[in-house]
Amino acid sequence: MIQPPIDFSASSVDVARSLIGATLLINGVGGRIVETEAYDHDDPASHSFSGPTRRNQVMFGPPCHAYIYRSYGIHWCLNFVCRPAGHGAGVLIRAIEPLAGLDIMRKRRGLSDERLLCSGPGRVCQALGITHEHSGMPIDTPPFQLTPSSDPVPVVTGPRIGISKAKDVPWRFGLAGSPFLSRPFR
DNA sequence: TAACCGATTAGCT
DNA sequence: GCTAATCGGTTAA
Repeated sequence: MIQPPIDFSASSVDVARSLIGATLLINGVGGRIVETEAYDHDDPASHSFSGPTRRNQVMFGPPCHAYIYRSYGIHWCLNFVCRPAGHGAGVLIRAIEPLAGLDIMRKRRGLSDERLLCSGPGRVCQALGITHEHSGMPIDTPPFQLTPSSDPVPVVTGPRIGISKAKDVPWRFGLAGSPFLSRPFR
């Protein structure tokens, strides 16, 4: 089976699953997406749950755009907006398998261990050079480049990480057996 | 205007 | 496994 192009007007859960195995590059730096999480409008764990605000307004904009927020006052986290404009759904990119621009990523992260370059949402943004300045930009045009997987990939699911509400919903997706996950699936 | 707190990470035990 | 670091957004008054 060949995975179809990613349809960002689909639900965030469908998009999160179909993004596993896709290749994401920013200015030629990046790799294969191995871990994602889905967030939806009627989801208590989502930033969009309480309606549009200054921070989350991008989530209510057109699909296929980047929503980037600061986490714990320290890190940047990258999301892809889903569904028709105004819905408020997104997919968090949690981990990437580094494939392109390794030297640049090592320099940005101050590390040499490949497995620690992009294994976490904050690490992904640091390695790929993503900041709030990228928020609201379309992710299917430069400097972004998103390529769906041409081969089928085994996807595993589980509960989302680091949230206090809706902990039991299995909306975390990962590439089975990947050593680049932020945490293993059980 | 003040208080509260989080879709995390790195470093230490 | 546990915790400090760190600060803008959200909420309540």
